[in-house]
Amino acid sequence: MAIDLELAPKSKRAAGERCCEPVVYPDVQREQATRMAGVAKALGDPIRLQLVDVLRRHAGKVCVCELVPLFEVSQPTLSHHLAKLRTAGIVDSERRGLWAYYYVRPEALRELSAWLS
Amino acid sequence: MAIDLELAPKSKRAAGERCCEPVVYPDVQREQATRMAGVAKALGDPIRLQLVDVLRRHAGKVCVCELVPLFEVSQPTLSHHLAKLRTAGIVDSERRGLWAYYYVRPEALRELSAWLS
DNA sequence: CTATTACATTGACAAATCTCTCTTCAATCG
DNA sequence: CGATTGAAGAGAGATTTGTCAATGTAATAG
Repeated sequence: MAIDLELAPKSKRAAGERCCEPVVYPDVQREQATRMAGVAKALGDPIRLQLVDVLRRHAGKVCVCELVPLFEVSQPTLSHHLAKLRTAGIVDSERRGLWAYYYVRPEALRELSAWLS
Repeated sequence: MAIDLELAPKSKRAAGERCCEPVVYPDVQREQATRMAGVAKALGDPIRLQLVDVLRRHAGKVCVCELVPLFEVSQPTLSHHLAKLRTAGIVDSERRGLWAYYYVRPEALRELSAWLS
């Protein structure tokens, strides 16, 4: 998966020569890398990672008001983190009356997970 | 893995009552979350993710001079990204003469990978 | 209708990021 | 030695991020 090119390990430099010849950049995989990096970036904050963890381990949907007391940040800050996860496609939410229930979209993590393992 | 607490889905609000009672925060898993978030954050850039991809798929060690032409950024910028990956523990490097060879430390990705799958 | 409650949005600000150019360092060649 | 080369470091600038207080919005209770 991802980039595909030959990179021969260097052993010796010929006198006066450049170390490496330019290599073609396989633009094909850039999209995929950008997509996965986006997911990784969204997970790149302890609070957001724990949010995803809680939501995943609860399989069902979890009310925001139950998430807020788990973290030592204000409610708007948590809302901001949830929005970030939503933008990244990792979670989605559903409003029921006053409450907003969040849940993980497992397929969003699949590509990164597969690449990592 | 990670956070451990009960979160009962809410269905109705009792008059005049708060939505949720405070819940104990299991500080135990914070370290782990921080660790994994650190790794995810380091992977949260398309260039760095592709760097890791190239290095992983080459199993061996890859010279920086072979990496630079793969990306449309300057050599110091790439060096900065490699340093970031090194700080996160994802890669390590080895100097041989003029060249610096980078390689992935697979164990650094293991925890996050396991959590994701 | 009015008050309250759950959640999101806005605006602000410090800190971190990503990128560059310029410079430095270390190793090799001649 | 002096010149050259691969790679890292030091600023600097623009953008993004994480956080909060204050406000806005929609729904429910009374």
